[in-house]
Amino acid sequence: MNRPYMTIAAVERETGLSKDTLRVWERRYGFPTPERDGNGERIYAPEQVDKLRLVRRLMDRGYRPGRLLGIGDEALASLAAPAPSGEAPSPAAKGAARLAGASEAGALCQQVLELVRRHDVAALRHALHQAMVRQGLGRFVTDTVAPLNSAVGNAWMSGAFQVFEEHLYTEQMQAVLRQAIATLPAADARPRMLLTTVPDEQHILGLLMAECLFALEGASCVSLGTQTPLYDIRLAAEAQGADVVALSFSAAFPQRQVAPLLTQLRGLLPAGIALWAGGSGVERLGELPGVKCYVRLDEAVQALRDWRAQAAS
Amino acid sequence: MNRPYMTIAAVERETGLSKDTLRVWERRYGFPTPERDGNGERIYAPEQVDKLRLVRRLMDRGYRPGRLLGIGDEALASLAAPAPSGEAPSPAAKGAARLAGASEAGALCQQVLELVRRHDVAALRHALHQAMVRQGLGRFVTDTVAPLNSAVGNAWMSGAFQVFEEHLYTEQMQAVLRQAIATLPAADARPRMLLTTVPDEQHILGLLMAECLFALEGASCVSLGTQTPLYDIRLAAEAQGADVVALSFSAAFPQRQVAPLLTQLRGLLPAGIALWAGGSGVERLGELPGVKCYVRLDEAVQALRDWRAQAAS
DNA sequence: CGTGCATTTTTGTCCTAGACAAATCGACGT
DNA sequence: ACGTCGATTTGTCTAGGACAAAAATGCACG
Repeated sequence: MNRPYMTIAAVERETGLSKDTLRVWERRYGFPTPERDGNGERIYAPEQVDKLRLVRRLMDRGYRPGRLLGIGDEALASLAAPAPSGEAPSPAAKGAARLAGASEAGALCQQVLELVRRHDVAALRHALHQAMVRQGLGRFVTDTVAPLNSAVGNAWMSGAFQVFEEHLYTEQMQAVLRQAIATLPAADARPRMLLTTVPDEQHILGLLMAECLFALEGASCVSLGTQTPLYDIRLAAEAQGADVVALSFSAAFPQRQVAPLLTQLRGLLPAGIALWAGGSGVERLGELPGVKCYVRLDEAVQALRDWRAQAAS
Repeated sequence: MNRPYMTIAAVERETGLSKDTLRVWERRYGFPTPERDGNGERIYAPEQVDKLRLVRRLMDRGYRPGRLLGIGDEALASLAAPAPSGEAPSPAAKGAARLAGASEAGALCQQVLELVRRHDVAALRHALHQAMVRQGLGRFVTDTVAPLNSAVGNAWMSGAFQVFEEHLYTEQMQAVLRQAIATLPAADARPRMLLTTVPDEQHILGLLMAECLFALEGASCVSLGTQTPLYDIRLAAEAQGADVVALSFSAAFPQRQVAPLLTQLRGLLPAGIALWAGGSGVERLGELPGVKCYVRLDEAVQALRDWRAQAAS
């Protein structure tokens, strides 16, 4: 297996660390230590890219780069492996091990994780679909999909899952949820909801879960999929006559960007259109004027009912 | 409607032009001309961001930035509006106006475009689903979806569609195609195909179309969705025991990145796994060792049959 | 009047090295 | 245990220079 050296653009693609960050780490922490090609441009050894991937994962778990790069490689590896259900080292990872699945949903979780691990997509799809039919869409979304997402995200952070295994899971779950949405009758009732994510947020499951629950409540849902530019969110909201714009932020989305993005979009949207944000990405977010945040989906469903009660008056 | 000034990061998000490009344009062409905030950082007026969006569209149409920024604003506007079915100014836009719809498919195209324009998602979904059922999945994909994608992409480039209208179309088409895929029996026959796109390529319709046709041929398809890191593509291909890795590149994907990406992935994959690339993004691509390129879907389907004939020997 | 090849222009990306604000940490006092 | 305040950490921004790949142009030749 030939593993070639990579340019800085390729490392950015593979690790998600920006070029600026890669260069400043090299200057500050002495890692990574890329060699140079004939043009004086950085080329990274595959082993160093592996370590960068690991560091990235641990950072999502709450560690900070200065510490991770200060300790030795062996200490780094020991951080990745242990305590799959242990305590998180920092408040950043709170709620990560929320799962702890009780009763039926917990057993299903274990089964699903095992199927992902075995890369058995057919059985995975079947298990998910069966669970959806047995529990009903509403309970499936809140009691099964939500903890499963946490569990898969957690498995990825701890290195138990590769990125492609998360993709595998996401794709099958997406198929099941979309199939369910397709069978729901198209409502034309208020509120009219516009669902999407901001650029750089490509996780779609949160959006689909919200669409399921809102549609079950009889709201009129239009989804734009992921990564809509803010300006186009405004255009779409006006074109659709939307009452509410709902955004989803995953745990992996860069925390520091959330507040400025929501503020900016709030400035773009007409005052009459509500702005809701949900997902683990808004967990540690303070109050923002004109923006409602819901970490859990049942809170958002309650907000929908409140909206209706208020609209009726 | 309050339209605030934007930071360079926000402009990158909205226009897709990199920070480096924005800065070097300012230096070379004298546009844009951002003001500065209290920290000496660039802040862009909303009107300039509008112009940048327009320039970006025209560039995808084949124009080059030096010319576009050298001429006046009014000349720029006149380039965007006219010749909706006219000649393209450069070879880059060749094949864009391929549509020219004949017979039934052509009329359907017009109807669908009109529904998108009116933002009538329910009717759009219904029209697409009905066409799929009437024509059958295979003919629907090759004769209707393919020209529709071109037409929508074209409408976007000429400024007739906003980004959100393309998202609207994509989301409804995706729902129809996924619904069709879900009803196909899960095959376990060779070849085992792994479908995905590279990072930065978020267009999924090409992937879904390929999955439809390959699955109709009885191949065993596993999709990872969009934007899988190259290293994970390799891991997934090995884990799945894939015979073929199939990638989709849209017309909007930066041309210059395609060849290096394919070469790098070819280096990562074991020699026994074939690498196929498809979509309008590989139209102007030369030969690459160990990589097969198919601009049209029927070529890829033929390649699938050839693979089987060869495997049987 | 095209057509192939060489040269010039255009254009995006990479480089260095410094600076700063926001977030986080850690210590202190209550 | 809890809030406040300074110190540290960290990502992103800035400047202007450089270069290679792609595109456009010029030019000779059939």
